[in-house]
Amino acid sequence: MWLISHLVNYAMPLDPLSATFAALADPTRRAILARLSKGEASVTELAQPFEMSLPAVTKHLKVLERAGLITRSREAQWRPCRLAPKPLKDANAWLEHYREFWEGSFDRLEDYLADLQGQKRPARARKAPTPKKPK
Amino acid sequence: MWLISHLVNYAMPLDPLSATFAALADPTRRAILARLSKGEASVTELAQPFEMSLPAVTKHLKVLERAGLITRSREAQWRPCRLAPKPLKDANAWLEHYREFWEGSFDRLEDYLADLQGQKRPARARKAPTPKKPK
DNA sequence: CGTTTAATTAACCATGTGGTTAATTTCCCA
DNA sequence: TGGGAAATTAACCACATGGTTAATTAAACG
Repeated sequence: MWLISHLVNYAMPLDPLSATFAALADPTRRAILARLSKGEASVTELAQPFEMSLPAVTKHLKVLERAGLITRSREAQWRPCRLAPKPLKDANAWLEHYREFWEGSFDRLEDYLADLQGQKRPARARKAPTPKKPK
Repeated sequence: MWLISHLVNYAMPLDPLSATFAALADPTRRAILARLSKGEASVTELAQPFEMSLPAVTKHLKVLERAGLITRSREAQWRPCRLAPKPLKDANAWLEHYREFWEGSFDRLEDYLADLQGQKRPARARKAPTPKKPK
């Protein structure tokens, strides 16, 4: 029954966290954010350090805007962009859950936990001598 | 001369930070990481909570592995996965640069900086054929 | 041996992405 | 009133992604 999975997969907007991470997954867009952290800027200003065309920058800005990472206003024919902090805050909050994993002597926390769990061989290793669900 | 841009654009592996953010930009993969934070697991174990096929999970694991977010070993026919902390640490370090933007009374830091810069109209208004000074 | 279990590979599909050039919109101003 | 600057839209291209089903590899076991 592929109907439902297709309905679910296509045209589904990304959840906010996914949209944020996706927007951050491009060096041009990260550079744009870095520039905006120094103050608002117009599109041509933002495009200036890059070797790409204006439309390409416009597309990057759209991605950033959809992710809520920038807001845009109008000022005559300029569309100044500004950094918006909320998604960065949320992304940081998500990463914080894993802080213990990269910090200090807990770099090997996985080891520790795995050992705690005892042998528990990887997968569903229950011998299941009895007739298992055939499927 | 589109030759060079094509050479640059295509088949270029992502820089590590981009690969990490791209890998995090999917709820399934984030759920897999959350599961792995509780200890190593096999592919079928990881796939169990999801409604997708095994091959789909295998693909997600490949993305995570390429980003260095997981490591894999062999154990008979199982391929246990474990969380690897380094990329999470690096992603967090990148986000830290922006902490001031989402913290406390600095939520409006952009405002502050923009004001500091004075009028400095948005774009490269360096032409300035005549004293514009709008607004 | 053959069967079962674990997992990957292959082939396919629809859509998203990151770039291009060319055309178009929108606004200021002489 | 019309030119020019800022920016977006349109149409296109080459992959990448996230999913599917079917086939295949690899190891354990009876």
